Amino acid sequence: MKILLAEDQAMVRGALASLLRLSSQHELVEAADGDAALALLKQQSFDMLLTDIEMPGRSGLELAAWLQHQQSPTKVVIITTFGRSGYIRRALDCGVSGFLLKDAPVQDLLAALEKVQAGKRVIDSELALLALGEQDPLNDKERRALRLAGEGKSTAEISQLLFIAEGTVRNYLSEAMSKLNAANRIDAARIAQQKGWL
Amino acid sequence: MKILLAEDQAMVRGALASLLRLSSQHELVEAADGDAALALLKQQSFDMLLTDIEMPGRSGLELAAWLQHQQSPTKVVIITTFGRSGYIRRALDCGVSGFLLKDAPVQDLLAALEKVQAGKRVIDSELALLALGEQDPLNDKERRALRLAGEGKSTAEISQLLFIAEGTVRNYLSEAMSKLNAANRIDAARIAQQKGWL
DNA sequence: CCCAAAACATGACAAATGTCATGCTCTTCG
DNA sequence: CGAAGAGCATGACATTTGTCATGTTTTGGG
Repeated sequence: MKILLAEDQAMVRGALASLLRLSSQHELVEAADGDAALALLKQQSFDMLLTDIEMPGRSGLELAAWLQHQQSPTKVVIITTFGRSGYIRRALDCGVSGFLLKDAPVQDLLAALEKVQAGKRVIDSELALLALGEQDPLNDKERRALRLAGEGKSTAEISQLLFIAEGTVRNYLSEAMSKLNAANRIDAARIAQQKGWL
Repeated sequence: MKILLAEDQAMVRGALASLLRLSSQHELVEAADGDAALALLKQQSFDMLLTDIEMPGRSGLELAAWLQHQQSPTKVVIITTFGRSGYIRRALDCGVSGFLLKDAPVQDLLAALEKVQAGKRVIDSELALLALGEQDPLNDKERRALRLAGEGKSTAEISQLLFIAEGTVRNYLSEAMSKLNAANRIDAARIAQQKGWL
């Protein structure tokens, strides 16, 4: 099996590559960021893409979406950091075959690769529970306002960008804050981003 | 040589361990968090501690400080994520022998271990430049106020905790914001934390 | 010792933020 | 149809926040 490993932190990537080369006889190619991975995906065909979500250039989710759009048979397995459980829904929408935490032991990774290869889907149970437990409570307007607020934009700027009154902006942000149990708009933005809801 | 590897993300830890076991003949022990690492350090003697900074329980810097305080001969090598360059000064104060980025290739890690074993100090050059370029502009009072603000505490709460007037708290935070080019207190807290200045 | 500079501290003020009561439109269900 | 309710939008209001001018204490030279 031919696997593409996309992960930006060189040390982590190198270590994982070494591990995978050691414990399996698959062919392994490495990519240092999302764009490099995409280029490789266009160029060659892989049986599996093993990718981080947060990378410079394209995110792992974008890669998965692209593959899905291409109707590529390449299976996608996402590895991500704990706490970004909000990504899981979007990942499933992109048709990924696996979703694992970097907190899981390496055996889980190896086992997951086996299962995915056999056509199964593997979702880390801890993560699945979290994802079911909390889902994105924000509506579209709130999300857009919150995203801008998170970028440091003021109420006035946001109101202009969204073509609504300042009061309305404050209203949306207030809603979002209350839904996210945040102390203020920026706190709310941070929480939402951390969950992958922005 | 007997090495203790402290890193909380199991997958990363497992992969690094596998790599190190493969590429060297050193004895390697793993710890899943700062507290476990400390317990092992108390119990056995190691030639080297290879540790992440941000971990549950004790941080890698705390481990380094403890070893320094014990006048232990154990060498410390820190591996950390890019962007937390602010940690480097504190790390040097704790007498660490090496400071590497997870962005560096694994060869760098192996090379660094060699050098440190030979008694040298290894600081990632990229990181060293960054650290020299920007140093923590916050003074102690500002840092303490900012830390509390980052936890979502209000001005009133902070003023009580620090035994100063609310106006003074706002003053410190305002100073910090201006020094960090932040739009508001929470933004400032985020920036400082990201640089490792909190 | 004495002065100047730095660090520390304060409250007045203006601006920004968050809350709330209210009104409007559109769907949906009896 | 008509009532109920969800979603969207607004501005008045009180609170919180950030800025600034100012005063006090500490520190380090001369």
